[in-house]
Amino acid sequence: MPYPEGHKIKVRGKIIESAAQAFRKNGIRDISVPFIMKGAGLTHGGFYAHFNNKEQLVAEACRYAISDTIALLQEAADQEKQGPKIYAVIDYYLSKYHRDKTEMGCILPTLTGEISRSSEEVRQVFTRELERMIDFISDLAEVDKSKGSALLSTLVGTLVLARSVNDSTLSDSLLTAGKQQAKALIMPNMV
Amino acid sequence: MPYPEGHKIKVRGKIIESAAQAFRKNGIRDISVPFIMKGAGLTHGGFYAHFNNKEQLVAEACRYAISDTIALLQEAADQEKQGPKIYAVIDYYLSKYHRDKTEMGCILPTLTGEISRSSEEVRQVFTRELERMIDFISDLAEVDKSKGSALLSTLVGTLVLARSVNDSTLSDSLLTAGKQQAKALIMPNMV
DNA sequence: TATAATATATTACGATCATCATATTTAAGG
DNA sequence: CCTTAAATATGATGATCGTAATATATTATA
Repeated sequence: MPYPEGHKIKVRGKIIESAAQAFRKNGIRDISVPFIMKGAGLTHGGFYAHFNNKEQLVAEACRYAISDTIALLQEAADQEKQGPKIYAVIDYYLSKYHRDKTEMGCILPTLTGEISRSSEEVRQVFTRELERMIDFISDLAEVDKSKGSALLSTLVGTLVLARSVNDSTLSDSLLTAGKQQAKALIMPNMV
Repeated sequence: MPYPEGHKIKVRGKIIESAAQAFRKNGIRDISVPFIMKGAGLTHGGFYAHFNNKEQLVAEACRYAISDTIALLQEAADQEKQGPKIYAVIDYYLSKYHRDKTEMGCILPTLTGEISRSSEEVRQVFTRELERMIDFISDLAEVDKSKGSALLSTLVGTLVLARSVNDSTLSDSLLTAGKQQAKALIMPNMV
């Protein structure tokens, strides 16, 4: 057996990482297989030794990116020592940093449009990951899933709009309004 | 002068309509110029007699679709005779009908991902139209623009998530949670 | 009815894509 | 060191795209 133990699985992971980053920055359809492979330090030919087709990579990249985002939000929550942890998550999610660093951010505002038109496989993976996201948010905010999903909707919608607008003042004010609204949703009496 | 008066402008309108419908259903990148032209009853060659390029059509289609959506929401508001008009708008926006009929619906949940990566021209048009949408919502709900934009964010985010999920039960519950949250945002004491 | 300008159709070009077939490189085991 | 299977690279295929050049069809006017 040539190549060190676990070599291929590691390369596969690099392809997924490359894809997750590229998709979030420029969308699924606008990113080619050759481009993704170049991002992983490879040429395009070997792609089909790792995946059956592009759709399968999309599914894997979705799973990877959402897990990554949940971990990041968890980190933001852990760093909050005094106020409610969910506030720290809201502030991170609707920060200018997150708005501007799309290639490292949550896929929900970036890729949902394309995912809703993707294969069943992709939508299946996405649905399961979204449920995890809702659970995470609901638990952290200590609210039921209904409120938790409404909160997530507000976060996603705000970022979607803040990113597509051409006017930075308007974009900033969308973020501010979204943060205020998201916090009020959790603890109406504290805001 | 051949062809009846106003013929070209009418055809141009048909191309824009065809594009607005196709883009909302399948995204900008996945819809080709030939497909749009066929939808308008024409062949692809004549396209560049009407538009400089595809991007320009995207801008026009955005403008058209948002105006159309505002008119539709206005209609929903007008038909409400007893309750708050904004509630009728919320119920329409987060209805299963609107979720499922993407090709006739609001572009915000469908196209914002691609618009945020489009040309300055497109984003400029989009920004202006979004401001009109925020004004419309804020006026109807009788709240300031900050609350109005937060409401719109919630509506958009909810529809985005409800559309991309594979599980109809989850999708329905996202709509329900979004509606409840949107109404609470406007009149906290009434829900 | 003939003309001429305008609108549309046909055809073509170069680029890029997903995918696949084949060649080449790699390094573990003998 | 040599072999060999596994992993990657090279190159090709057929399809589709945006765009443009050119040909054809249309109809208001003369």
